[in-house]
Amino acid sequence: MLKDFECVEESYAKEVLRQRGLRSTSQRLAVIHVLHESGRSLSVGEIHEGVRGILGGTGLATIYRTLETFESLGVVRRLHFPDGESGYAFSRAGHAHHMVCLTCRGVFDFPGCPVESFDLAPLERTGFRVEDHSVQFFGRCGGCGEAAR
Amino acid sequence: MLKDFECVEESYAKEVLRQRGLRSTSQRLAVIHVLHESGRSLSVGEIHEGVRGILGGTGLATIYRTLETFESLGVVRRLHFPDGESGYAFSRAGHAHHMVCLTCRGVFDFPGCPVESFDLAPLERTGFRVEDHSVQFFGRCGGCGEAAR
DNA sequence: TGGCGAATTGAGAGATTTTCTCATTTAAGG
DNA sequence: CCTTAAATGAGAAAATCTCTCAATTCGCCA
Repeated sequence: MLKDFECVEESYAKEVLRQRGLRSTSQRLAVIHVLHESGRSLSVGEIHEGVRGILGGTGLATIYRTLETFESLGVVRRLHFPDGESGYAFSRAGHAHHMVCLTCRGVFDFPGCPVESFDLAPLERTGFRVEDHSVQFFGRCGGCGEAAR
Repeated sequence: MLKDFECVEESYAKEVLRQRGLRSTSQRLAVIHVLHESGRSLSVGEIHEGVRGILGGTGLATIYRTLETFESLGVVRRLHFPDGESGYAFSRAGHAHHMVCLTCRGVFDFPGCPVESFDLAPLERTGFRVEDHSVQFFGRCGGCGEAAR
């Protein structure tokens, strides 16, 4: 059914699911499809709507369950905006940070990691042991920056 | 009434409120007091409880309104944890990043900013204009790191 | 110090978001 | 194909957040 829509992101998600012994259901693939196709981060409601557009009556609970699953697999990432809203975006597993457009909610990976070259020693001297970090840039993407003028 | 509890954080909050023409109500000061006293980030429910402990019947809506106000003033910051939970922490206005203990939810400022020495040029060459950023370190603070052993 | 006007609050209803349950469906290996 | 456990749908339930409006309180000014 989803054949026509199949994209590399879906194959990738399929593969990750398979490796973990989880099933590739049409609902799960549709979530990936919707997220990737939009090219931006989407709210739970938008994802639900998008998936219903492809599959018909998909339950909201399934969307929540799917997002939780994919987030734990590193395939999807939850982003929090300065205005308090939040959204989900497709994201290749592994270490990656994002630029987020405050106008269109577009999400873009960026190269490198500012923390890599940052000296954690003084920080850990306080007794704190760093296990993870998150970095996000907020701003306007090319298109939205233009439009603002 | 709050005289006994008054701390420099409260004076600071008072001052910020005054500058903006907002009132220093006992509820607002109590929120600051509770946040600062805990030394960690608190959920809305915890803050509500804490404030009720000081003032008695404070409405939940007031807590939400107060947090919103203080966040916009930069006096309080909302943090999102990897597990999806979120909490609010006292934070001096201005540019500051945090270390967050995943065990006790303690929040600590850290010196410096990893982004300062990061070259944004390649990133902005994509057309994206960076306006703001957020950096957080997650891990275990001294006390919780010990306890884990 | 007392009073006035506007900002703020309390209480609870209401809206929204998220979770849960369980019968039914479906993916995937044999 | 068949079987079986994983996953879903639907809606109830729980949790979270917002709104409204009368009552209260802060901060200014006489």
